[in-house]
Amino acid sequence: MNYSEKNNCILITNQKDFNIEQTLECGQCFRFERLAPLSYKIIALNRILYITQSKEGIFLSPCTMKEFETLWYNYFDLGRDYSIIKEELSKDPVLKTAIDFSKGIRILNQQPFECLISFIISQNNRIPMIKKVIESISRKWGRQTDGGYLFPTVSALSFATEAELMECKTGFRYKYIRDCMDKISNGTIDLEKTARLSTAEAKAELMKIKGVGTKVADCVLLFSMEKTDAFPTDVWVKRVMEYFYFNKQNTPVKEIHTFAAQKWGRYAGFAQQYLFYYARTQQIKT
DNA sequence: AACCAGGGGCCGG
DNA sequence: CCGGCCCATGGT
Repeated sequence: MNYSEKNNCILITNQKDFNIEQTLECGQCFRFERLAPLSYKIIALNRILYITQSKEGIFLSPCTMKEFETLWYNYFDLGRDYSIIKEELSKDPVLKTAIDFSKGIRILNQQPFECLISFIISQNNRIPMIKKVIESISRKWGRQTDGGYLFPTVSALSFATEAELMECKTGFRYKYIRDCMDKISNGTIDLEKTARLSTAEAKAELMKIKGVGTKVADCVLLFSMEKTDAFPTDVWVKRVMEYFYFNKQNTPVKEIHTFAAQKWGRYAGFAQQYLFYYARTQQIKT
């Protein structure tokens, strides 16, 4: 991989294992807008970023050399060699097939706070709806910048009332967001400390928040705390796992977790992401 | 352990 | 056009 800067724009060349569409559309993040094929506007890390992928490479703008090196490089997980992970996982024929459909997925390193609120909203909800609610919350409490509203800071969102959250179409989740903000504000939960704990300890910490169960906690661990052994098991992953590994039989999530941990270990999170994308694009049903 | 929590898109009739 | 079902679920 190489990169260079020109006119506040970074061009990345020779980047392997990266497809911007697969990376953004695989359900791990919500604040992006497709402008054209392989061209997106992303709101993350308190910034707006336009990203376009072509034969020449990947263009990021506006983006200085410093912003690329200190922020986006890590955000897009560019320091990780996915070919090693894919090679290891491909020993399993099911995953080999799944990976063939999504060779360019990368797991983003998002901000824990935004990720946590986003996945609380995600429960029993659809992706287009989740995106609308997060946008609405950002408009109400986030800072406006050229090109859009940033995700709110902890202090800004801590002022949100239940009625205001309801206006943002959070539905029955308003009380969960309120509980989350209370626990962060009063120090019951410290997300930076939580991120440094082991996967199991961090998960228990996150699950102290009302509305954060196994699935939501696993998403936060995987997508914002670099816990690559986390294995978020939603209805799609449950379905695809039962279909391929449990003889199409209904199986408790706990059993699926044990199986995934044993089979894929620290790569379980990556396996989950390939399987999720595969299940959704191929409409795997039991 | 079944049921409920808004809200909205989708689907069959 | 409308009811039923489902949704990157968790609490009770």
